[in-house]
Parts: sequence; C-alpha cells; structure tokens
Amino acid sequence: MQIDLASPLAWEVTRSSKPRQSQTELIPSIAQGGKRALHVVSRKGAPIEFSRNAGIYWEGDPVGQLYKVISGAVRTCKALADGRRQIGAFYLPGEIFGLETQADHLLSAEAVVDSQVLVVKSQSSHFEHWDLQEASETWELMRREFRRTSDRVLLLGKTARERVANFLLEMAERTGSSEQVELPMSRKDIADYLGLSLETASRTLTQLEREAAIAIPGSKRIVLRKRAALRRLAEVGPLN
Amino acid sequence: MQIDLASPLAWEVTRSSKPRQSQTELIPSIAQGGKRALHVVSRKGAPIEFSRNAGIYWEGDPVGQLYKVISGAVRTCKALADGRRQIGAFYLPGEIFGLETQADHLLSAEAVVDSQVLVVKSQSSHFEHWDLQEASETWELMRREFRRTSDRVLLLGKTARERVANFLLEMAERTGSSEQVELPMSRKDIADYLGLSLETASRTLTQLEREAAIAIPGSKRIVLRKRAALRRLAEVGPLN
DNA sequence: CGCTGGATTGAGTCCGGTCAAGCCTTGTGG
DNA sequence: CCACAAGGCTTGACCGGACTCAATCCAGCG
Repeated sequence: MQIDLASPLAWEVTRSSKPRQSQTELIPSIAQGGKRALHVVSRKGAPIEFSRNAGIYWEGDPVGQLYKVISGAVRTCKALADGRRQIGAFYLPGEIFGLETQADHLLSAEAVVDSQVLVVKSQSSHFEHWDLQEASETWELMRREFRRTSDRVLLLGKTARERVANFLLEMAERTGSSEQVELPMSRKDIADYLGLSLETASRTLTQLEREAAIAIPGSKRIVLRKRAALRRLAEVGPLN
Repeated sequence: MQIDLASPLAWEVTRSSKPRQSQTELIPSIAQGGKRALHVVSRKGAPIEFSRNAGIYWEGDPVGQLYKVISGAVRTCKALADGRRQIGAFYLPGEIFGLETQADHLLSAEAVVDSQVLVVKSQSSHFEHWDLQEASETWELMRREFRRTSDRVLLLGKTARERVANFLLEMAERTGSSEQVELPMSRKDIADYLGLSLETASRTLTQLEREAAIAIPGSKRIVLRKRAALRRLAEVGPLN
C-alpha cells in the first residue's frame, strides 16, 4: 500500500501569528474553524512543524494518515455545541495518533506547543489491503487506544483529586521521568481532559501541593513527592 | 483456527437459586466472587442458558471465546475497591461480547435477565493466526467497541439529564423500536452505566416524564414522546 | 516597565450524592 | 385466591463537592 497523495486531507501550518485568545474566549478548534488552506506537504520522512495551537486535522475531515509526534505534544479534541471542549487524548513524542474508527475524524488534532509531526503512513479502512506487518501494527495501536479510552471511562467516575492524581501518574509514566514531570499543556487543557473546570483543576493541584504530595516549582513543572500516596488516591481500582 | 477446549475458561450456570441480594447490598460480581465451577459446555451451536445475574465470565479470567447474545441481555462490569460498580456495556440480542485487548478479562460479564448466549468463536491474541475473514470481523468488532467507548467518554462529561436522554435514545436505536423501549436492566444497572447514583437515575426519568418528554407505563418500559427534545438534550454534541 | 494571557484564589450557588422513608410489583405459600 | 414478604423503585430532606463568577497574582515578552 502506498500513500495517496491525492488524498483530500489537508492542513494549514499556522506559523506564528498566534490567535491570542484569552483564557475564557473561544477555543482554537472553534476560532480557527473554517480557515484551513491546502498546504499538503506530507512527504514521508520529513517532519512537519506546527506551532502552538495550530490544527493538524479537523473533526469532520476524512481520515487520512497516521502521525507520529517527534517533538512537542499533540491533543485531540472535540468542540461541543455549548462552547465546551472535550479532549480525547494527549500524545507525547514517539506516540502515534490519527487512528479512528470511521471515515471522518471525530476529533480534531492540535499542537499543544510548537511541535514536529511525522506522517507515518496512510490508513486504509479496508482490511483486505493490509499486509501482515501493517495489520499487526495497526492492531496494536488500536488496542492501545482502546485501552486508554477504557481507562478514561473509569477515571471519569472518580473525584477531582483522584482524577488529577491519576493524570499526574500517567504523565509521569509516559514521559518516563522518575520524579519530575514536565506538563506541556495548560490548566485548561488538563481540565478539559479530566472533565473538570479549569479552576477545580488548578485548585486541586495546589491542594495536593499543600498536602506535600507534590511540589510545583513552575506551573508546568510538577514534582511527585509522595508517589505512593498519589497511587493510593488514583487507584479506586478493582476490588482485589 | 479451532476452538481450544482445554482452555482454562470456565463458568457456572447459576440456575435458579437467585442470590437475592437487596438493592443496597453486595453486587453479584462480589457476592458470587470465587464460586465458579467448571461446567464447560461450550459446544459451538448450542446456546447456553444463564439466569438473571448469573456470571458468564469473571474479571481476571483468561480471555477465551467471543459470545453472541441470543435472547435476554448481558452486561459487562467491574467491581471497584470502594464497593461501587462500573458497567462497561450492555449487549442486546444479536450483539457480540467478550472481546478484550489483553490476556485476562478486565470486566466480568453477567446476564441482566435470563438469557441465552452462544459461543461464537475463540479469539487468539496472536494476529498471525488469523485468516482474512476472521481478522476482518474481529476488526469490525473492535471498531464498534472502541466507538462505543469513545462515545461513552463524551457522555460522561455531560449532566444527568443529558446522560439519561442519551441512554434512552441509544437503547431505542439499538433495539430498533420506534416509539417504545423495553429496558431489560434495573435502575441500578442504568445508574452504574451512566456513572450516576440509583436515585438520580430514577429522579431524572420521572423528571423527563413530568416534562412529557417520555412516558413510563411500567418501570422497565419507556415511551419516547418527544424524540427531538431528547435528541437536543442528548446532543450537547459537536458544534455544527 | 507595563501588557497580556495564564494561573491562582475566594465567595456563593447548584447539581447530584447520601441517608432515609414509603410505595409498588412480583412471587410465593397458606 | 389472597396475604404477606422481599426487592426494586420513587420521593423527600439534607449535604458537600465541583462549577461559576470575579478578583488578583504572576511570568514572559515587547
């Protein structure tokens, strides 16, 4: 299978000229809504640069390629009618995103910070076209996505403290950092991911800091002081 | 690929002798915890009968077969350490369950009401063993599961009213019933599925009835009076 | 040094959870 | 066939955690 260069998938490399919206204003997905040009430069092997908050693809676009984060971070999200935003997932360097279960993207993908993204391969919705290698990889990817989504369902049943603890541990694990976690995303991103309000997310973090479970040297830098305590908090887990 | 009859998967056909627990007592997954005998009768083609609340497989069991609901209804669920229960999904006649992404079941499966279940096929975790037909079907199945789980994440970001409206519409759609929905599951099941308390689930239904959006001729029978209103409620949905 | 956007903090409100009481349905046994 | 008991459902009162509104605070940058 080869990459379909005639694919209708397109994006705009929104360089600089940040939309500069306030914290409470419209979110990127809405603000940049229709404006996407046709700068398709998806040659395999050449990472593409996206500046902070730039869209990579948009919900409703036909599903095209799979992407790998080289540097930075990517979020997938969906704008809701009432102005709120739901974040599907964060993707860190080395992780692959863009896999979906139907013809059109259900979620948009946006750069959380300035990021480099690589087009990995195109995805065909038709199974018969796959070779074993490809199928196996895609299957693995699907499993991982499914797993994470399932965990998320559990997470959303918990309290704010538990969600935040969970989030911190997950990020720590995924970045491989033993002690200190570097969070690329804003409080609002975190809140939308965890299904909390911005204020609650922030409050909860400071609360955890007061309890000495974590330290916050800089607003995007978290030190996990009492990993065990956090883990206990996070794991409302299974009975036995 | 053939069915592995030596598989360690087992279940108990809990006929009659209902555990009869009160609404607030322990839930089946916990109550019937360890007691599962080895009555493996998984001959393909012969539906197996499970009485209300009987377990079909248990979380922690090695993943074995895929099952198809012939009659009745099945729920997958997970007991949490704090005594609460998380319901993963409901499966109605014609639907297939049992697919998971790892070696051991993350969720238990239980009959919601007296049900007939058919063993469809065994699942191998190793991709290479699949033939095209099998792979294609399993892929479709996985897509569907993933899709539903994703929708669920969205749902859990909404209010009680929205969740309930969503649930009713989903059930109506899945049963194909145009007007009247027959809900096989109890209020507690619904509540655990939607991440609400039993009381809130019940209250919300009566509230919707007062507003004439639905009617409740019997506690398990719901008539959708104002589908459009429900849909508007449910679909906090995407912007545009 | 002031500006801007993000983060924190506070006060007040409300939705949904908890506790508790009663109702209704179902099934069982006299 | 009726009476009673048990479980499930509904409803009420109250409470608390999370949301909202709003005022600072802080860091980065021109």
